[in-house]
Order: sequence, then C-alpha cells, then structure tokens
Amino acid sequence: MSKKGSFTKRVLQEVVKIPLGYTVTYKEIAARAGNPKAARAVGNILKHNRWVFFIPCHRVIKSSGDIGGYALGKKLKRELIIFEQKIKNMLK
DNA sequence: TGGTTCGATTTGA
DNA sequence: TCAAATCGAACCA
Repeated sequence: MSKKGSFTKRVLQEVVKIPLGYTVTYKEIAARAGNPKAARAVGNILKHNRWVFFIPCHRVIKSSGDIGGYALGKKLKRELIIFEQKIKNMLK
C-alpha cells in the first residue's frame, strides 16, 4: 500500500501528451502506461489525481466511443471535446 | 498499518 | 445482455 505505483504517473504522463482535439480511450492510456487491463484504474486515477488541473481528463473516453465520465461533469467533458475538435478543424 | 470495496472500463459468452 | 477480470485509491478498524 505504500507503493505510489509508477503506473499512476505513467498514465498521467501519457494523458498530458494527448494532442489538441484528439481523444484517447482508457484502454489506450492503460496500454501506453504498460497495463492494458488497467483501463478502470485509469479512470480511477484521473478521478483522484492531484494534477487534475494539468491533465486533460476530458480527452480520455471509453473504447465504445461514448463519454465515460468526468470529475467536473460529463456534460462539460462533451462540450470540451467538441470545442477542441472545432479548434482542430479550424487549424486544419 | 492492513484488509476490503468501489469506480469515469473492458472483454468474453 | 450479463458477469468476471483487473489496477489504483479511498475507507474503516
């Protein structure tokens, strides 16, 4: 229990690397972190992470393409994703 | 400190 | 559609 778990840090690191207007699935993050089966843990980490202000949790969604959830509100998450996709389209 | 339960999930039958 | 698996963190004694 005393272990901090490098997996947590790894997950956060990967989430931060997510480009603008790009969404990643929990499984993808888990896989990048080293544990493809830790998709649930990813959501749990994002929910209780202490770097929530530095991590775009709204870019992480379910593999089904649906919005999993969001600590600040699922509705806000959807809006943010659409907004970022819009920006991406504009830059494009 | 140690053990148990839950969660923003995923996958298989 | 339902249930099991699996990882991290919170909760309780």
